[in-house]
Amino acid sequence: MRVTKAQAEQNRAHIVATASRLFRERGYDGVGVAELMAAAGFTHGGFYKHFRSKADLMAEASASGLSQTVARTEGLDPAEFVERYVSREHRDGRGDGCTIAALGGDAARQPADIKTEFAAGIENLLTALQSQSDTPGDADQRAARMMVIDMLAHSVGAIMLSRACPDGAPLADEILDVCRKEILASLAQGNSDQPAARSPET
Amino acid sequence: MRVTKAQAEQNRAHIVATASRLFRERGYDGVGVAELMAAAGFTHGGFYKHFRSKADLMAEASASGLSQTVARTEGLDPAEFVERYVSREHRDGRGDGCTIAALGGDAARQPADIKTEFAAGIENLLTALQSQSDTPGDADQRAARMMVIDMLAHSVGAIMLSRACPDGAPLADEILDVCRKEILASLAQGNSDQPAARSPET
DNA sequence: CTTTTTAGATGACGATCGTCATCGTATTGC
DNA sequence: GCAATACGATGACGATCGTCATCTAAAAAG
Repeated sequence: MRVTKAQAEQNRAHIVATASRLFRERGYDGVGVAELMAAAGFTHGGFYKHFRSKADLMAEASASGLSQTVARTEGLDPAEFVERYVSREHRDGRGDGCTIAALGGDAARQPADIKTEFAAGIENLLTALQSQSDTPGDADQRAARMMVIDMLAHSVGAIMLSRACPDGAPLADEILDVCRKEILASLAQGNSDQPAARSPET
Repeated sequence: MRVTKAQAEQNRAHIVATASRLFRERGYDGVGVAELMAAAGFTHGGFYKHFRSKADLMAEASASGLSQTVARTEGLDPAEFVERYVSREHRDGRGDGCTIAALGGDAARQPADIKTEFAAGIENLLTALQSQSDTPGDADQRAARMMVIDMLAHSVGAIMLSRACPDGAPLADEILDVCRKEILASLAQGNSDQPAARSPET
């Protein structure tokens, strides 16, 4: 039963979106093609009319998820980003959360095309964050990039560490609370123009 | 062909060590029982004489890898730890590196017993790091714990982010270099007794 | 020494995996 | 309106998955 060209394109997008969520929840190896298509409301047959292989979909779903994270970050200053990122809500919502935090560990074991998507996604996220960092100068541009790189790694590490703990474990929440506080503190310190900073102890 | 009781115990330990390495390199789902036993020098048959299931071995291999990381960390002060942890050698040596960085993302999707092993491993690592942090007092004990939690999450995030980039990508090295410098700087700052710290710009 | 036990090898099981062949049907291009 | 096209459904393929049954021979128990 053939469908409209627009409908087919919409179905394809829906498959990618479903895959992006399922992969984040269960990992690339944790969900098969048949189950994935069923979750999107189809049978497994039509899969290869849309994608050349599962690896192809993995790359596309990763790119889609990374773009989503970048889009949601645009307009947020670093402190706002940290407040939302290093939170219990984000930790407990893998499927709807950051693709880097959910699949970064898996991406390291995947072929080059997927890692390339991740590097591009990270770069885009850095740009989005840096653009909301109030730094006009030229040497400040490099300092701002270093700051957002450091902050992103810090935030990603906090989420991954917290997620590796059993549900409800005190350590899981402790990691999140300690890291959020420290990251925000280092942001407040780094915001001043000179390294000799006053830290007004919010 | 039966073997000595001591030999069997040694074989079992060898299987666990092999599994710990292979899981770190390819993930829990990336290596099957048969391939794992072959890598250890056996056939798949004897597996269930040693372990009740693959999930059981996953938990045991995780605990083994985590203990190894803790053992290698004991005696290192936080700065020494960071120098070794946030390095290209560590990033490129998954199979021999930290289990938290290699499997932390996968552990989040595993049953509770594995996550419990990870939480215990993290706690032991925190204790080892905190014991080498020169802080005698009582309030300082809590501050030192917060410091090592933050430092560990920061370091883990740096490695995972760098590993998600393609081999040889400039961004991969940049992340490592920026984060190592920043983590060491925040250690130097946090070492002073009062939050109003002088930062001597090493 | 005899009997019992068990580590490990061999082989097979049902299930699931990614992928492909075939077909029907509804939408395109003419 | 007719012919060509292609989305999606159905079904099956070989391979691999975790697990178990059976067999063996040598170590442990008596």
